[in-house]
Amino acid sequence: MKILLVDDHQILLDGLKFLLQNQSFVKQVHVASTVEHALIQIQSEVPDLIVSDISIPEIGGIAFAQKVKALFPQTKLIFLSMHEEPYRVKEALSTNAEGYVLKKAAHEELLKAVREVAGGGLYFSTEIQKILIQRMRFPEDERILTDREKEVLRLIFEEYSNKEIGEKLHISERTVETHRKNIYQKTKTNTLVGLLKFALENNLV
Amino acid sequence: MKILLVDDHQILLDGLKFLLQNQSFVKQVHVASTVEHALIQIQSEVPDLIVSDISIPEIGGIAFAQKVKALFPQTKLIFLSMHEEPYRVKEALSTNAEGYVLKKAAHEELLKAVREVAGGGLYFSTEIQKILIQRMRFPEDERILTDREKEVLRLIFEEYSNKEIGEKLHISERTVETHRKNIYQKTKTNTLVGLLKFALENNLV
DNA sequence: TGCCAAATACCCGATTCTTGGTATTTACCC
DNA sequence: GGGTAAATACCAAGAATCGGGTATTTGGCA
Repeated sequence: MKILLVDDHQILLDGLKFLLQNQSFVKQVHVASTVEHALIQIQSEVPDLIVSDISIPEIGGIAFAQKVKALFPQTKLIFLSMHEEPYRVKEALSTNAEGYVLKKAAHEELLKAVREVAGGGLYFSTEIQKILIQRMRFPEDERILTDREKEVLRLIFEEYSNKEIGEKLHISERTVETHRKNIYQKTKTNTLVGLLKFALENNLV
Repeated sequence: MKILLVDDHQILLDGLKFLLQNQSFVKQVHVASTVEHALIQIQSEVPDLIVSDISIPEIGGIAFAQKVKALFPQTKLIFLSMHEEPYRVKEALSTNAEGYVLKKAAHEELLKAVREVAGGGLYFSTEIQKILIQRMRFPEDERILTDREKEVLRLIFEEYSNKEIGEKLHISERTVETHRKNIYQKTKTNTLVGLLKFALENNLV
């Protein structure tokens, strides 16, 4: 089996490569610390399995995964991430990844995931499974902001006033106020700080 | 040489242990994924060198380092971190650490750092050295917030209004406004959002 | 003791945000 | 073609913040 590891932390990469190479069922392990490098690697030799970080600089692990899955649907994908916020998991799973392992897990868990996924199965850490179950039970959390509202939120985050946002989007300040109002309601926040925290936690900015 | 690795990402820990154990000059490698565990390890057998992450949950790598350095001044310390923000570097160096290596570096760099520090030297990644030089040239960036101002800042981020903050701190709303004004000036921000970003980047909240 | 930074406090006009409405126009789905 | 969500827009009053000030008290250090 040919595996490609993608993570911007070279040190982690080196250590993992070492670990995986010592496994009998692993034939080759390649590594890449940038998305560009990873894509070149993939072009020259398609891996059976990719183990990728989510928070890669620039393009990000999600976009990378989408690209790979689009080009090589047969390639398996496991996310290896330090993040366990629901919104990240949601994003990750939208790429049809076969697995999601937390970095805080022991390396044995990653090996287990690799074996499982290589065998055609799926593997998700306990914490991730809990999130999945939670979402199954409370799907109503899903109604998030509209695109326009997200746009307004982003501009708020870029430190523009309502008036400036209106000018930028070619809408009146009144409309901006309405969007802002709706955003507060949807996010159940009522202060700017609360809103900012929500936005950060939910990766909306 | 006895080395203790501290990081909340078990997978990184496993990989690094593997790497270090293959070095001839390394006798023992212990690992700990929590500060509590690390402290227990240290008590039972004092390591010659500790390689620690900075962003460890709960207590944090800085506080851990301070504790260790206070108890065992002869133990060397290298920070292994994904962070290269000046304020983090500043905090880290306040613990008298002997080294600071970025996680994005190759593992060879860590090995180099370990050898250098074990031999009584210091080792800092190029990026870190750049920050040191920058600070040498522009030391005036140092005047940060006073304790009181930090207190006010924290309450702002707990979503209290100026009036509420005044009540909490038993000072008038006017005084809160003054603090707030001074905070804006010192941080060179003039919107709440900018302030929030500053606070997050500088770990003030 | 004398100096200085920090913390305290107040003034106040201008600006911005908040929050309760209502209403029209688009765009898309069934 | 009718229904619905999204985006647009406006009103208006009250709350809060912003950004100029000035001034006193406190605590620590030289």
